[in-house]
Amino acid sequence: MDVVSPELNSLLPDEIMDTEAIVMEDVPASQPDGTAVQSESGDDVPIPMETDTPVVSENLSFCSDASSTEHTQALTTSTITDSMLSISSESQLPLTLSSASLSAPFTISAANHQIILNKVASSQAIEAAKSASSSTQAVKQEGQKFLVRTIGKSGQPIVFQLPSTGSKPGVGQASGDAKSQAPQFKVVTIGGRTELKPVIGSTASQVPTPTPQVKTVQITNKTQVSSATPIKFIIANTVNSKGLTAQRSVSPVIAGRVLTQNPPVLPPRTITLSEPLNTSIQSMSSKKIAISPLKTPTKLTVVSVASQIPTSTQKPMTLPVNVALGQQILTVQQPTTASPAKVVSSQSTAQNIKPLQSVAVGGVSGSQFKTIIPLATQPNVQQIQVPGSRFHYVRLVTATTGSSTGQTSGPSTSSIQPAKPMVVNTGAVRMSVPIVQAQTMKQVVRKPLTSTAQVVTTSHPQQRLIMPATPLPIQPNFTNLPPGTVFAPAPGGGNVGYAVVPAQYVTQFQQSPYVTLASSSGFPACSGIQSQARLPLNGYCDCFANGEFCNNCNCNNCFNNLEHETERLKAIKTCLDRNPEAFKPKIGKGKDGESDRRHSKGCNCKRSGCLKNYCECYEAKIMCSSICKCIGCKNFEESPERKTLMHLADAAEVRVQQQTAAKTKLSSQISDLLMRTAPVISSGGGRLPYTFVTKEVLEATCECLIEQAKQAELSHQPQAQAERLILEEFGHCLMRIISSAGKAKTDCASINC
DNA sequence: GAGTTTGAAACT
DNA sequence: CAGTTTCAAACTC
Repeated sequence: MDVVSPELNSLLPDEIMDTEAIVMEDVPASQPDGTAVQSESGDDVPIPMETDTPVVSENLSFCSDASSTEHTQALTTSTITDSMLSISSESQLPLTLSSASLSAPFTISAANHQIILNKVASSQAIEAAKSASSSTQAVKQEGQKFLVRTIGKSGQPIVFQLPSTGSKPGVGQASGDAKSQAPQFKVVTIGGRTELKPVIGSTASQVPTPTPQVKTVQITNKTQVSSATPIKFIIANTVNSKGLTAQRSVSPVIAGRVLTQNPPVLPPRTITLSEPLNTSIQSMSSKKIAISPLKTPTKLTVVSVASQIPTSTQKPMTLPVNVALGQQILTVQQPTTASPAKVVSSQSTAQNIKPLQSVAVGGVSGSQFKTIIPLATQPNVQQIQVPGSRFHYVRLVTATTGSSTGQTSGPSTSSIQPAKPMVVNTGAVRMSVPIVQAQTMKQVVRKPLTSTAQVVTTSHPQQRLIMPATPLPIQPNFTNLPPGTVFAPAPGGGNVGYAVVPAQYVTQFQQSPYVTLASSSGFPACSGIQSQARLPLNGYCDCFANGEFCNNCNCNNCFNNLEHETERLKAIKTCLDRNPEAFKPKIGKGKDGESDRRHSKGCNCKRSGCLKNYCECYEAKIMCSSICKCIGCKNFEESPERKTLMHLADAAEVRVQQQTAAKTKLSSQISDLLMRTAPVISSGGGRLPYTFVTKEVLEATCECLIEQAKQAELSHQPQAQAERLILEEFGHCLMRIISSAGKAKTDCASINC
């Protein structure tokens, strides 16, 4: 285990350091007993080792397989696979993170594929827990708060055991006191949708309590960073509860996203976890255990563990869940009953969190196409803006009742009407789009709310959802009018539905007789649907891969168009089943707020040295990164080859610009001079071309030749080549003179005639 | 413009 | 997960 100096801290990637994170890399599977970690910690970490905490009230352990139950009482289910973050009452003390500010040291231990973080709860926390002994404090655990994120492999559940709230002060809660309240667990699955099994707490497993609180939080994870890094955990923040009183304002809230809860007993609940911002909290923010995200999967690095400031001025931190989650579309299951899991509402910091709602963006692949958008009170025609997306997204709001309802003035009685697509003037593009095919339209009703937008319903039992190929996380901005859109509530739809329509559909809707596409611009006309004989809907088609319809491209027998929506959606689903990241842009920002772009997967070049456009990184004009698997990469900052290439490219570009400018200038001069000689032509007539070579023309020609000579010299051309270029330029000059003379003579002749 | 090279994605 | 195949774009001549 390496201890990184605070100076080095600043050099580490922001992904790790900016959250004052505790980053734990995976525990190698080859550690059946965890001795490797123990020995490392014991040998290298100059951290005060905690060896006298036989009774641990709050433990946090990482387990890498189900066998961890042998060593960790907290995990009693054998179905929990892969790595787990759990709490153990068993004291395993190879590593302790302790500091002056923490009266309750943390212990990191590893046994049987586990790294266990043990923490003794402070008496304050216990008191807080006692004072807040409500049975509904599922999440409100003043004792300890773990905010976890990961950049690691998917499918790795993390199990949290929160402190027993009913423990006796001053006594280790792990004593198995049957009278203590049930421990509370959160099972966090990061990445993937692994089945979460009930987790039985160690301290409660002996005597079942009436209100066992077991929570599961499933986090769809970002893609794994590297195949060589099976598991990477980053504990973004671990907050000690010392100094806490029974304040209810410190419930943990993970801002923003996530999450599907699958408690084995209770109905699904939404857990909103947020950053504890109570300034009285003594946190471990200055302690950082970082595991390198680079290609050292087994190396555990402890970063800046020592210097902790025992003050209460802890800087609030924001858990960058969105960073860890990347562009994953998450599912939120709204609570169906009053649940203790919703304690977060009392969180003071949670006030800033907008209410969320689960939105089905498409019906193709279930929850993958759900996203979270803020609750909107806007009318039923709304724009969804996706930053960076080329799509124009719109929002469909279904009717509030099962039948088509009319406006506030009453439902429309028309049984058959042509669709009345809403026309939105977007400035450059003015268009209207029906949601359904013309043949299916039966009614045009108005939204039963106050919206002025017309909506279209169909005879379909279900709303026809047109979804983009790109399952981007939609972060709508409802403040602006949509750049082009129309929407229809689905009859019978009880909930708000959304249809997301790529802008490309607009062009294809031109074929519908009901489409009124008052386009003035921007969108190219559809070249027509091509005949089909097969389904070129695969990753080879860039249009399809980009989530676009084919338009004006050279594909044959194309099915990537609106006429083959069924096939297309099927293909999209297939692709997404195969690779959920299939339609995500390859080049994205490395991190929130960062301007640097990075390839989402990294390139895999072998022979190009990543210095040709074969390389996706080079093509995107970005450096290769640690996630690239390229061989012989030369596309890095200090690469001399790359620098040379850049210099050459720059020089070539400058040269082209110079040449273009010079030629333009000289050509203009020559033309201008020739025009000055026109009176001579008209007066004398019949002059030979050479007579047009006046002094001015001669000077301009010489400048042109000199410029050519300079260019040849700059490009280090051999003398013979330089001479050739000069002569060629001279020839060009002569041709211009002759051409101008001929034109002048012709004009003169025409005038004379 | 034809042929070759290359690497991503699909496939096994 | 690794090896193979397919494909289209990049590249070369």
